[in-house]
Amino acid sequence: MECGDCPIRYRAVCSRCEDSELDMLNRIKTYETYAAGETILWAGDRMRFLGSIVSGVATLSQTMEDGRRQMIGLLLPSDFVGRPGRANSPYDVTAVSDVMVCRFAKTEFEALIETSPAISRRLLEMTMDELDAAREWLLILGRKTAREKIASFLAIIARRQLSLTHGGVAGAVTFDLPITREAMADYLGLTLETVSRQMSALKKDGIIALEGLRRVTAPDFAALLDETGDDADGGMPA
Amino acid sequence: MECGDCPIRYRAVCSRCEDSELDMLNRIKTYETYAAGETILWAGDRMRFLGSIVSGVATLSQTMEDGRRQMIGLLLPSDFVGRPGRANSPYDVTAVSDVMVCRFAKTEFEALIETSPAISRRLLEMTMDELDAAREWLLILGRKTAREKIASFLAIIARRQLSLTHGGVAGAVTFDLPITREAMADYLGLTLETVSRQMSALKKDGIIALEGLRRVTAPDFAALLDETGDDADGGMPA
DNA sequence: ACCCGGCCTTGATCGAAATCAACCCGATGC
DNA sequence: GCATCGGGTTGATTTCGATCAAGGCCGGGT
Repeated sequence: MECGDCPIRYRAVCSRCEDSELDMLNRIKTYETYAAGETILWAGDRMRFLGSIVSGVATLSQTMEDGRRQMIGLLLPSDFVGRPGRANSPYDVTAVSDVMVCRFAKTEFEALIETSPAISRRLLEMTMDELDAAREWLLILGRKTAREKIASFLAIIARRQLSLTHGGVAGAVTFDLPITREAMADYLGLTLETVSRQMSALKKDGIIALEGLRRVTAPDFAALLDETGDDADGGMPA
Repeated sequence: MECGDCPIRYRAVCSRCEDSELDMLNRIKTYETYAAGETILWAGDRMRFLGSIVSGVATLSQTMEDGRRQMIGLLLPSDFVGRPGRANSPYDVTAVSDVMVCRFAKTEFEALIETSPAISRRLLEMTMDELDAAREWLLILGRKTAREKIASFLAIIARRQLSLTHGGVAGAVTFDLPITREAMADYLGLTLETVSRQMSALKKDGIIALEGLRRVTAPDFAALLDETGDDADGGMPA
């Protein structure tokens, strides 16, 4: 059985589901669209839905009273939104571009989790991936220089976009920045001026080339990775 | 049925388990102790076990080639260690004090997850809590001043210690710092000198009092919370 | 065509935290 | 007793990124 007409075919929540589970998911889903700039959910709002991004880009962020803002996550198509078992959103969720979300009614979805081990295991995997990403971010925010932060961000974006199409990455790569300089700053714990300066510096040093404001080419991806300050391999031996 | 002789009674992994599941956990568990300062697991090491902290304090950290270090988590009794479904540890795990761990053989534990919805749901909950903690940390690292970072750290430590004994928190609170100034610095993305200076500053301002190096009293916990830069309530309305 | 506003870049200056350096204190060993 | 050592504090100076400020680019509306 297919996953109905859901464009992402429930990849996010249900890559291993059985027919009956897919049936159930089909029954409780709805689609909703949000315009660029629209706030999907304010921190503290009651969450009535969980779901996944079908198209577009959204951000998770926290804001302090005085306006200082920290992005907590970047949501691309297939990413999951919301936390089962929690009544209110701990973060602001904002549509950066026009966004379509495939939503599941929260109560029903939670009931489904109770009875479907496949869904809860998949959810556990996804949550652990997010945890790893958040922890990688901790190193970036806590210990990296502005230049290293920018390089790390570009590398992460490049990998996320390219993994959707190619597998490995080498040589020259081209990708699009999904967000403005200001949003990058909020992501990296910098100001937009510093982001701009470091982008210019990387350009001057030939690490990246810009085509318009959003399209980035790294003629030598390895050189970009060098600038991140991470281990050469980034993976584990043996 | 009781959880056997496990001092923490599997609270971490199995607060809602059935007898048969507890039985199974009992069969695959072993205890292991580590001396203060000992590295329990290096980043990249093969993980043969998962488990939870029974006593003592351990840290999760990542280190860059040039020695810059970022702590990624602080493990206190009842915290879970390891990630099912992953072969190698992504972080260094280090015993800060003498530590006892209740370990489960990884393969067997993973098999148990497949068949036991209670365990995987509990694991999902714990992972989501860790994710929330990591995201709270992102705001601290990305946007807070040194003083706010220290105050936030103290407030978090106080809450974690006191929640084990009392429920709510108000008025004067006293608690112990589980780690050195240097480790605090690695946690907060600061240097140890800055940590020391800010601790002194908070002391001079009467926000905290020190008794020896490790024992901290906040005469007015609300005043300490004020210094964190967070919202007054910290929670959600309604 | 024009203006306007959002987004970005670049320059000058400032300030918070890093760095470099000296010293303190308590525990441990001889 | 004294030396030593790890952990902590405090001071002087430097530096990186924030802040303040001006101007450029581009697309959309009229």
